[in-house]
Amino acid sequence: MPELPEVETIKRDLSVKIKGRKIRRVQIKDGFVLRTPPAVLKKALEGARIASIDRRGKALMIFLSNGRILTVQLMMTGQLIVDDPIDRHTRVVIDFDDGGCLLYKDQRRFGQLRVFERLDQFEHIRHLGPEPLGGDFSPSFLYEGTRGRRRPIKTLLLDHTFVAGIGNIYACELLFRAGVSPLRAASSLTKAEADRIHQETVAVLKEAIRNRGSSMRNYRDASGQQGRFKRLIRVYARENEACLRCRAVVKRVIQAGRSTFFCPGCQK
DNA sequence: AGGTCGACCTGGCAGC
DNA sequence: TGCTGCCAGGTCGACC
Repeated sequence: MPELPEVETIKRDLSVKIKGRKIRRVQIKDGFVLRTPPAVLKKALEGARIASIDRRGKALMIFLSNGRILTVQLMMTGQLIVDDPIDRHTRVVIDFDDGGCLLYKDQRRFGQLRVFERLDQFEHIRHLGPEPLGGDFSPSFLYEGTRGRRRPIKTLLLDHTFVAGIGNIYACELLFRAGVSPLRAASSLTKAEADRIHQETVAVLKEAIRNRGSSMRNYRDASGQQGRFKRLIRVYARENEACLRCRAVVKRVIQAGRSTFFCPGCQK
């Protein structure tokens, strides 16, 4: 899926493109992605206006004028695209009364759409750790959070109950920039190393947002365009290539079932 | 309790 | 060409 920078880009795009528009009807092309009964979802959306859009971790929340909330988790291949042609991956069509539409597309159908009456009913976000670009994610929070944790620092950063929104690409990238091996036990980090990880987490996410995210495969923004951050990626998906910093060979290992890319030469 | 591993799906690509 | 196996920005429940 899109990680935090990609979801943030979609949130900002949607805030411009669909805020205030009135929903005329909802077409369910494939109910598989719905975690709310189709009739309930249609009843909540049809006739309502888009009031605002927010993000928590990788989850999007679309607030409606009637107080209901449509939540969207894009998972690996979900897309929210405005005024785009319907194709075979289009699962939900939200038609506006001005003739435009918002499409939910999802090749792999891992994504999930729900409707709530109150946000506190959205179980998922209750378990999320702090936003990495918010004030609660401080250098001391990160350092204290690593104490007594023997798991590798990379899997800790991917754990959204620890910190929200960091996915596989940015976990690899920020550890590369911080010069810390993803294999290191979290508890083994020094204060200086934890500080560097905190600094690079914030820097890489902000830089990715400025560049409208990374498109490795499926990610598209709300206009269907790719993100520009891919060309700024330094280690992810570069197995067996020369490290851009020290020319050592970039390695790929599996951690918690996911590919990790790192440079054994300059990540200690 | 903390941490890892499948399963959930579809499709593109490399190798034979 | 066509098959097989591997891989993919996430998340959760089952298991050790």
